[in-house]
Amino acid sequence: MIQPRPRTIPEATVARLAVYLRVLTGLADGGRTTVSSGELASAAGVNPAGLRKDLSHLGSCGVRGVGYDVRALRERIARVLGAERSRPCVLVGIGNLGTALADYAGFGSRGFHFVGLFDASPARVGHTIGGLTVQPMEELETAVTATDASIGVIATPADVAQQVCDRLVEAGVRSILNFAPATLTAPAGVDVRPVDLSVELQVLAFLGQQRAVPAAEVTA
Amino acid sequence: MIQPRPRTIPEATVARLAVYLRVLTGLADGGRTTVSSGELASAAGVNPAGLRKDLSHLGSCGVRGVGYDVRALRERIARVLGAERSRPCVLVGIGNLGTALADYAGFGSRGFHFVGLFDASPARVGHTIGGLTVQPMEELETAVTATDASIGVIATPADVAQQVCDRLVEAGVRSILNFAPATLTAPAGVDVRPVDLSVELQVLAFLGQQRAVPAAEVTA
DNA sequence: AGCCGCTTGTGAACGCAGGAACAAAGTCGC
DNA sequence: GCGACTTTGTTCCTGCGTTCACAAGCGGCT
Repeated sequence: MIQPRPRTIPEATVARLAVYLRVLTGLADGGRTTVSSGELASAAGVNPAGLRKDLSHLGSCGVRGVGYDVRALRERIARVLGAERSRPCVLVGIGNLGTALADYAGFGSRGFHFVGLFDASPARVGHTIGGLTVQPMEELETAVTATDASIGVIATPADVAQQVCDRLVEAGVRSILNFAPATLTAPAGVDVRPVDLSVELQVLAFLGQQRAVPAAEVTA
Repeated sequence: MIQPRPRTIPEATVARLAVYLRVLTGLADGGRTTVSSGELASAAGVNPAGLRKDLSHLGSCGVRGVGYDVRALRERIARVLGAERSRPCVLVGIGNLGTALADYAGFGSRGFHFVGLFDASPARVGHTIGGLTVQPMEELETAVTATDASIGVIATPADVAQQVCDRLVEAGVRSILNFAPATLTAPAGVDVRPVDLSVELQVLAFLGQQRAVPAAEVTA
């Protein structure tokens, strides 16, 4: 039994698949039944050829001369991304950003739901956000085990992010999304994905300044 | 007069430079005066050779046999990134996420400050967040012009993100950071950088599931 | 003063992502 | 029923990013 597909999808493609999924959901809600690669690519902001290549990674199911069936394609992408079944996540650090994340509707509609909110500050513990009650840090390990949460989100200050990371890993979490402005180290087998909002802004500012100053003084 | 440096820095390098800047600031606060590439790379979570190549893009200033001077390197990176002088930004959409962004201390310490907060909901207008008062959308254009804000941050619902984007561009904003789960289109000369929190989670979840299921059923 | 060890900076090779062009296939019109 | 058009899926190619490996340079020790 051979495996016709290489079974390995580039990370850049995965990120775009998530975008396609979002666009397709919007199209389905709008009543569309079929879409061409050109139209979908335009809506997702990518090159049509690249979109077709991305879709070919999941053994594509388009109809030549017609396009893609919106519902079928959406379901297939959701299955590949594992978004058909909602995944339990825990969120540590219920400050401003953590509160926003706990209340963010985008997660629930895209295959994720929080099963535990944790904060070290007694002032935060007991508050209810998005239907969940903030728990003290002491209950982190038992809650992770009880809910079988496989994904952890860190939104704590930078100076405690590594400790929180270690505790999550110890509790069995294998995937961590880190919003703290710190570089986390984790053992092999654990994915840590950093999302630094300041870095995004700095890259944006640099591109803008580079465009504004084609060949002028940077050395001055 | 030739220009010894290509004057063009890859985007991936710029993103890492921002991380190095953060690490260097931490080292400087800790009293360190010099750092080797290996140590800095370890703290930033990258390959030492790659770090040296990144630094070589800005005409590097390390001392062989010793390493890099922490303060000097920090200042040089800050200058290249344009982070020595704080840039004025406007923020549109003061929901949960917008509130968190307006209050996020990380921006202020990294060369950005908000000069205007805007929301379409009268219930939000008038509130004070991080020292600024939320203004109605009508005042967006005049405020952008008055403050000469060059960067706009969109944290609105997806269905109005494009309108907000158009108004920002019309008002003269050339760089936009988009947190709304929507693909924005802008004319040439305007940079739009999407930050989709759900996409980050979905990529993370996919990597985790791919690791958990080496070669099992995905087609089922 | 000379040697040794350490660290930087750069050059080359590898792998990957992105884009364009072409062949296959299916549908619509006549 | 047949031809032509539309759209997908694939293949090739170009460019970029990353990594490895080595030469050059500087400080410290004897």
